[in-house]
Amino acid sequence: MKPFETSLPMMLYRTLDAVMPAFRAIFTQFDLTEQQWRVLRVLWEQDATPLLALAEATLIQAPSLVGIVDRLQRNGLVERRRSELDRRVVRVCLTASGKALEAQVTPLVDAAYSDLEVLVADGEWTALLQTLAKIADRAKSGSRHSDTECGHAAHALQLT
Amino acid sequence: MKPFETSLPMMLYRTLDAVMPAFRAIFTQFDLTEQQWRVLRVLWEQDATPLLALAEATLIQAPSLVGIVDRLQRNGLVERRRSELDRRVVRVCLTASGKALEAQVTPLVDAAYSDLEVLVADGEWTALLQTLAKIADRAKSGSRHSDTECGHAAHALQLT
DNA sequence: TAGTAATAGTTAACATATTAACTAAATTGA
DNA sequence: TCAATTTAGTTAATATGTTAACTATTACTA
Repeated sequence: MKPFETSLPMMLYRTLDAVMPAFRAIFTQFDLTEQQWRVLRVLWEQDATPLLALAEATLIQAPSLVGIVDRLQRNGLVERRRSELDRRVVRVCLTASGKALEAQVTPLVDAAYSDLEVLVADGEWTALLQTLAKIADRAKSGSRHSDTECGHAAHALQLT
Repeated sequence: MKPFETSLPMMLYRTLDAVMPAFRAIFTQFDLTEQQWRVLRVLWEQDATPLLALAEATLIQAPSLVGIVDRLQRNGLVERRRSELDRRVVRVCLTASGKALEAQVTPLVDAAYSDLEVLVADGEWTALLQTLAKIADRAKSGSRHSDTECGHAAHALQLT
């Protein structure tokens, strides 16, 4: 039986538990949840993203995303636009207030993130992100059906 | 504006997304959820744990834990016992079937975890866990009220 | 070109997360 | 010793996670 408290999943959860409250405190000021912010964060970079693409970019599964977009829409931050070319596609688009929010939230979030980066040395920080990327990539391809295109570096990850 | 897809929180979520499905597939075989397993995992090591202590050990907040224990109880895996010494305390105790489950689930989970450990070299694995512990510790003490006992190494973490 | 399979989005059912408020039992201190 | 606090657990309200099923389109193929 392995340790558990120091197992990888528990350490990932523990780190998130320690790190996220600072960000959530910011989101709350703007009446946003963490997931709502993640959606906006992607739209600010790429507006009018189709819902499934948004799900992939935010790491939020489609069924959850539907409700999140519903509430963002209800609060007047985004709107849905059915694509003309492919009528199955729903593009999620920022409203004026959705766009305006970026300038308000981003500075605070960036500052909180800077506070985070200071906690460990640059090299250790980089190593951490690379190891996480490596594990995520390899674990996912390991659990993938064998009929999928194999050969790991699918995303051209530069892992040293 | 920081990268986002490679921000620490997103990388943590991405890693969990990649790693957990293999474990959930095991839990499903025994009609357990991930959180229910976490509770059992702790009880197998320390039976009759008070609910709040269980919350801390599983990283599941008390209000969520109440429902999880409810369902474990409903399925006959645990039972609640009110403490005689302090009648506020509710101890969560394994039933016979709750105890019996350990021998069934543990080997499969351990095997899945071994598959995980193989993904990166030993040294990188250790460094990862240490960095996560360091960030979790420092981020938490950073967000703590200043009236709390300061001075970091509260848990005697051997970092490096 | 009809028939079938694949895709985008949604709904449904259940379990969990998050915050605030609330109850009962212990602890504290004037 | 009793009122004020604190602590353990729970409830309530809302938002999200997870899996399966379902609708509307589009693409594919015999």
